[in-house]
Amino acid sequence: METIHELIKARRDKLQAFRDEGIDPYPYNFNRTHTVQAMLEAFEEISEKEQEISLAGRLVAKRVMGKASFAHILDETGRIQMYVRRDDINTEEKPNLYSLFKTKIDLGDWVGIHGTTMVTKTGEKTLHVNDLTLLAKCLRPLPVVKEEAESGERYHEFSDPNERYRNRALDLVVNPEERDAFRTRARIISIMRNMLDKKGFLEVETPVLQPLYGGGTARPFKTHHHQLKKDLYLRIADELYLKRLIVGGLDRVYEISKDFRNEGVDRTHNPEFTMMECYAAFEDYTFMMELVEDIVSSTARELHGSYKVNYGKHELDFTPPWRRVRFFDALKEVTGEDLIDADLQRIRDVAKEKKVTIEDKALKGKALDILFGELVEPGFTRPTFVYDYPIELSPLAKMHRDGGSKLVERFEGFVGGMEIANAFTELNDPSDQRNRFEDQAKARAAGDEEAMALDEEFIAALELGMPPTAGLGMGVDRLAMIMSNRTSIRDVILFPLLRDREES
RNA sequence: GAGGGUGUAGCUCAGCUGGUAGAGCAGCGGCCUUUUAAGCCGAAGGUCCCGGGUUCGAAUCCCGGCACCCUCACCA
Repeated sequence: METIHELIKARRDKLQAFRDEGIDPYPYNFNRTHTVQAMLEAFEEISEKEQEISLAGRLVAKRVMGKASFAHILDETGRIQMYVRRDDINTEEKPNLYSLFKTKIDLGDWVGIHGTTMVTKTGEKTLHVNDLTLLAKCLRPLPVVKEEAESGERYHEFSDPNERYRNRALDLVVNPEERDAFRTRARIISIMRNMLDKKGFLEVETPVLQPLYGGGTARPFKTHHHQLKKDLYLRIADELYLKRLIVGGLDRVYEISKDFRNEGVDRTHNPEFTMMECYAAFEDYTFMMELVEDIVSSTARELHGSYKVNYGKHELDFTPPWRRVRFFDALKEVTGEDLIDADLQRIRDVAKEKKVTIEDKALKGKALDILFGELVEPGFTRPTFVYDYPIELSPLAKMHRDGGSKLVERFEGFVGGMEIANAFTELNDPSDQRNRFEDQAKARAAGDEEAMALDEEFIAALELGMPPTAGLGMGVDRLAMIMSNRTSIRDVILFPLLRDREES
């Protein structure tokens, strides 16, 4: 009898009860004078003047004691207690208001309240209500979270992650601390944007729908334009378009945008995710290393007041300069072997010795990548730059100025075991770029499905001449995870991609 | 992808070696004009994730599936 449908029906009946009283349960506006935070900050002054103020929020606790009640409302800035007495709020115009409050207002309803301040005998700042307005009815039962005033210990939490991610609106109502991750995320983007603007970068927008995807190694999403009868891809990176702008003479550009990769979903990967990419003419990768340090450490300081940030069990210290280690030096530390001149067979031997399996079809670049990912990357909890990568792994990066033909000027930034930045001195020699694309074609022929496709139009743009340029990509979601101390990317993406709900 | 765990009322969970389903909160009725996890009394509320199997009998045991979580791997 008392199923979810019954609970909803009971609330609909209460909604009707307001209409029967001639009260519109969905009014058009409400004149709020204070947020909860503003009220608490000005509490002394409001109390002294016996000023009447108005608050609005969602009812999150209700304790009826006959002819008087206590309740709490929650607005965007916090929770506040309200005190309602029958003899205070019933008037000639609204003779039944207290009874409506007592029996027809439910947890979850939006209410506007009007009254004066008071302090209860336990010392809690409270609004002594003399008028109350229903602003919108909550027609579905709300999971009730109870919190002990002293200890802050919580009971009966709405904590099933699956339900939380599927019903984010409810999650944000019931678990208001989850809002903080999104505030942090917004702050990060704002800080990033301010810094780039100040440094003379121009914010631009490049196509999401692309005839040929590129700039990264990943499987794309494919779609179709009907009028043009043309297959299109959702971008996996912004890189090749942003470089065209450098060719065009926009010396410093950046874009903060969604990229889409048709790959695995786990706690650090969502198929659509937010990337910041920026390019600076006349600079090289050392410039970008400092820019990453600058952006991330400033973010830490502005959000946490310190370069030291707690992330899970670790304290991450973002004080510049970060640890820097060359790719092959990092490998050497773990394997005891300098593999910089090694051929594929020697790399395989070392892998075998370290019990790392490398599939038979892998070429040298892939083999190094697996070895590095297996043995070295897990150790990068504290902020670390790995730099000077093998050429096979980086088809868009410029050959190292003194590394012979084996290395490129590239670095990746790792924090908390995650890659958060990837940058290089950009390859701007069109014929070298063509060779690299051809090597990618060989890797693809050898079975590497993620190898890049040859983009003739991009090479044509390079042939117009691209000045020396540094480029950077930063994972905004992962930075948000670190700065908000969340271990799942789903906690910093409002509506993460989920499997279909099970039908039953 | 591999291993482990979980799935029972709107929410959080209990339910032993198989005997036919329980608590708290929310909701409903009643009492209560300074409570705060308010309290007290009363009555309700179930596709025990889904599908098979074993059994006289399955929430419980077995098999298969689905979802989520954790660890590891992969995917910059």
